[in-house]
Amino acid sequence: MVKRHVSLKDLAVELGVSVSTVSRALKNHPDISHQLTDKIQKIAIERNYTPNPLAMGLLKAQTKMIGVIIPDIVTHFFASVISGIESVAKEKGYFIVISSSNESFEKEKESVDNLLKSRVEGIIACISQETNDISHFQRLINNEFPLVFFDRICEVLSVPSVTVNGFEAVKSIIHHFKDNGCKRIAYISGPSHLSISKNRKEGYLEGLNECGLEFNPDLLVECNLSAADASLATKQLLSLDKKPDAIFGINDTIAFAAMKVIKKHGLKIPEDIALVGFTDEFHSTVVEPTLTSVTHPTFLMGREAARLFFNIIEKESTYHEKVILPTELIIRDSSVKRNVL
Amino acid sequence: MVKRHVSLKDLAVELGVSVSTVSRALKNHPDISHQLTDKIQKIAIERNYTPNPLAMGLLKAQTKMIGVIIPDIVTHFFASVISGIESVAKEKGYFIVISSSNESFEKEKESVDNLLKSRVEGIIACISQETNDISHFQRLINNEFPLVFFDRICEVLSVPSVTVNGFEAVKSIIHHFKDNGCKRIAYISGPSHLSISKNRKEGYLEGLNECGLEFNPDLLVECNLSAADASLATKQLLSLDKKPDAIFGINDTIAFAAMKVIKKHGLKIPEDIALVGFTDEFHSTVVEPTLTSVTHPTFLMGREAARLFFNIIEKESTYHEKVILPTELIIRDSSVKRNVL
DNA sequence: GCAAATAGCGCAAAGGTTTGCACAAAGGTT
DNA sequence: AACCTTTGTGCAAACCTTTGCGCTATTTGC
Repeated sequence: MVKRHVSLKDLAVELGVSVSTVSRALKNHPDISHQLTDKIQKIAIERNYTPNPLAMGLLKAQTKMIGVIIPDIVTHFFASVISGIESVAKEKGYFIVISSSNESFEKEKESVDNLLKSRVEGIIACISQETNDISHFQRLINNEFPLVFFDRICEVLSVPSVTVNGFEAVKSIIHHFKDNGCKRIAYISGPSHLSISKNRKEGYLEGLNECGLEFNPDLLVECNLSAADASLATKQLLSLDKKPDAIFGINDTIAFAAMKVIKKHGLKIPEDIALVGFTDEFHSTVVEPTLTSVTHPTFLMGREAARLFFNIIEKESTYHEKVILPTELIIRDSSVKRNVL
Repeated sequence: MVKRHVSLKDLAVELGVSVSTVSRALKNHPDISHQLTDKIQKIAIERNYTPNPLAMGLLKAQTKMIGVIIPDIVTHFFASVISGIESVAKEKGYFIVISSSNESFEKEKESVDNLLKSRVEGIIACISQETNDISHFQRLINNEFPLVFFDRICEVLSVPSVTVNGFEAVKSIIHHFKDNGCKRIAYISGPSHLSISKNRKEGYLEGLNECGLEFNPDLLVECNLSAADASLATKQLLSLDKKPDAIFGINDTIAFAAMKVIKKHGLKIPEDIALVGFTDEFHSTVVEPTLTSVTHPTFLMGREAARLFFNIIEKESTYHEKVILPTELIIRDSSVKRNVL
């Protein structure tokens, strides 16, 4: 089987010195003579010694692990955020343990339990769309366990978080629609209890208001963030007597699904219905027409979340920083009605 | 700061018994009286005791961690494989540590080092496209360190692996092209040293052969698996005096990139050029025309890789199982020339 | 009623590392 | 020559858990 890793003891025995001497020599402790230090360091490299993180963890009561809870890993958005988190974790000598909730409340609770059992030093999470009860996170907060939210957050909890300026972004989308002559602007939202849904809805309402458009409840539909459900929502919109002339999907997955349905109905994008998404997935540029969307600094979002995390565990700060990242509306073909311009 | 986790000692002190008694009681050891066992178990639950994995790891010399090296996490394919690996790891009480090589040879070597330092019990890897020198993996094998490859493998190394039947898949693509009247079938390949490139190239050649088509070196171009490079490769193909009437991209990312270029050149898909990809990304159905592609059982691939891994560490088997997963050609609009049918 | 068996619990070591303290030998001071 | 610093090293505890063995009462068998 696998060769055992060499330990300080192995080196100590080989050199006929004590374990503590080896330990000190490897950290250049002044107590150890230069000759002995050199000798020990040389042989340590030769034998390929690396400290055992388990022993260190036990001693220092730290595992150098960060738990990351996400709704779904198989997604450009979350994969990219993870990538961002990992990049700063790596810089700090930490590694991340990923646990997907699969958008399930139960699995999210399990994830928290499992990560706690694994003794991660903290958790960075994006709550599942099912999550309405937040007692499992409240528990962590009560124990002052390091916790950071990103994207979908719990507003009621006083926790560092990083989100995106959805309010402003959606407002600018509405203005963009209006500039293109749209008057009946629909919004396919996510579950209403989700922070991003609320936030973007407010932007939607305010945008309509600023554009002098009246809010029509028929044009605001909810879906559960799945493509299937988004298709249903789109069909519902298209079955209205007065069809919308613009649709904003809360994310690109929703917008892609809507696009398919619209095409299937024989309607033209953007001529009949202008379409805008959110999050700017890689494939926005490959669909036809190319999808207007809001760039979401996903990688940066991950890095910021990790930064907040290390703020907590390093500075032991109790200040709950809320980072709001900017977005940018990338205008492509799906929303530009040429006749208007 | 964070409340310390409660240990056996804490419970022992609280109850005035020894640590060993608590340890045994929690595992229902017959040596401990029923009353005491009950009392201990009750208070353990009350205090929310969970065993410290670090201490266990130290004792048992196992970390319950699997290292996973992938070229890029921000990809449907790899995210999905990871998801598969994680699902069986979770069943076994293991968790995975992900390290991306970013398709870089240097980073891949670093990843191996870091994972080794973290004392993962083994590594599941997909080699980077830059990787030609495999001494860092050879080292692991020499030490009988558990190692499993997936998708892109090292044929020269005797290691369990899980791949996809690229040879057969590509052959069927060529036949499909031929059935649609294509005669000049181009192949945009990946770096030639990669196992998947070689494998699929053989399928390409054999397919041409079976279809009575002659191999034309001009129609076989290589790219580095990036969209940008794929665009270049496509342009090269389109600049030929005798343009191809069909293009097969080694994966969907390549095919998407090719699609954009073809459209930009004012050529019609599939009428002028039929197009087929590989891996069946989620967005295959949303591009226009929808992309014919080969389904790649990514999740299963992850599960199989993990299964092979546990085979090694559990049964200590030295048999190097090579799993080859089946694929299926999903025919969509991008390759079906209506006039022929 | 005495020896032997048994039930029920604690001790200690092991796993790898760090670190305060003790200790030895060497050198320096008066 | 006796004492005090250094200088260099080792001991042992701590982190947490498991487990073989030893110990003490109690119970059993005769």
